Amino acid sequence: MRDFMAITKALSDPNRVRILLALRRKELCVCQITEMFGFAPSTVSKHLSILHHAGLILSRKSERWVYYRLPDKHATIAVREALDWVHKSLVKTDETQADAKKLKQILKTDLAVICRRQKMLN
Amino acid sequence: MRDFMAITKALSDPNRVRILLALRRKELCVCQITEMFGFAPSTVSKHLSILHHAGLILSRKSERWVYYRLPDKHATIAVREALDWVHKSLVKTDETQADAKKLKQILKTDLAVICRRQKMLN
DNA sequence: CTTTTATTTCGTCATTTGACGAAATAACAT
DNA sequence: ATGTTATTTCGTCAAATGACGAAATAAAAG
Repeated sequence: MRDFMAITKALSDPNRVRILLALRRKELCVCQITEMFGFAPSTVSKHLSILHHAGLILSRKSERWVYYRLPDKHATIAVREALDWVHKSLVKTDETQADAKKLKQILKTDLAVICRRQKMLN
Repeated sequence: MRDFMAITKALSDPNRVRILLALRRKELCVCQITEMFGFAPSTVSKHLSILHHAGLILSRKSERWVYYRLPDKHATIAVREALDWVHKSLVKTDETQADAKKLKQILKTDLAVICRRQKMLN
């Protein structure tokens, strides 16, 4: 029950759901997600930690960045079914399409450039 | 997205999830659920209205009582998958078993008696 | 070794949530 | 018609949530 509620609570915020959908194609680092949503990095980091704590995403560190991705076969059944459910319910929606489009633009830009740009805004 | 978030928000409270599990065998009226959880009737009613608004339960009125039940085939795919997921993830847990046991006791008692008993507590 | 950089943690604040009791509602029983 | 009864709605309150910026952390770059 504990684990299950961690998942439902994680899914109860629309921005976290959008993050999950954004990760379905490719792993992303924090600054890419930050760029995508326009939130403060600390806000995005918190969302990611909630998703991670629920087992809905995995992380790895490489060079200067922390990358988050969807889990593979090793995930719990509950987690896998949750992710399938999210995916199936929302892939076709306009909002998801729009996010995918925006993400495509972001992926064209070099990571270092994105991070530098964000630094500028402070 | 709207509809989907209504579902995930409904599922983000453990007591609402417990209500869904309690309904899997048999429809229940508000006072039976109230008896089961020990909450104020108004609290239970609010939970039920959130579940209902998300499409996760249906209601019907008969005699003096309002009965809530799980939806049939007519429900959205998202709703059906959500309910399957909840069921599959939690049926076997101790907490669900304990709730089922308590519910069994409540179902032995006549509805009118349960309601009268609750009236006494005020 | 020091500086820079990406991310996380912490404290704060406004908003939402979940609980309650009191009052309103709507339908049945008398 | 009137009173009773089960449920819902409303207002209130404490606790949880989601946003932010500032400060801490940890690792790469210089």
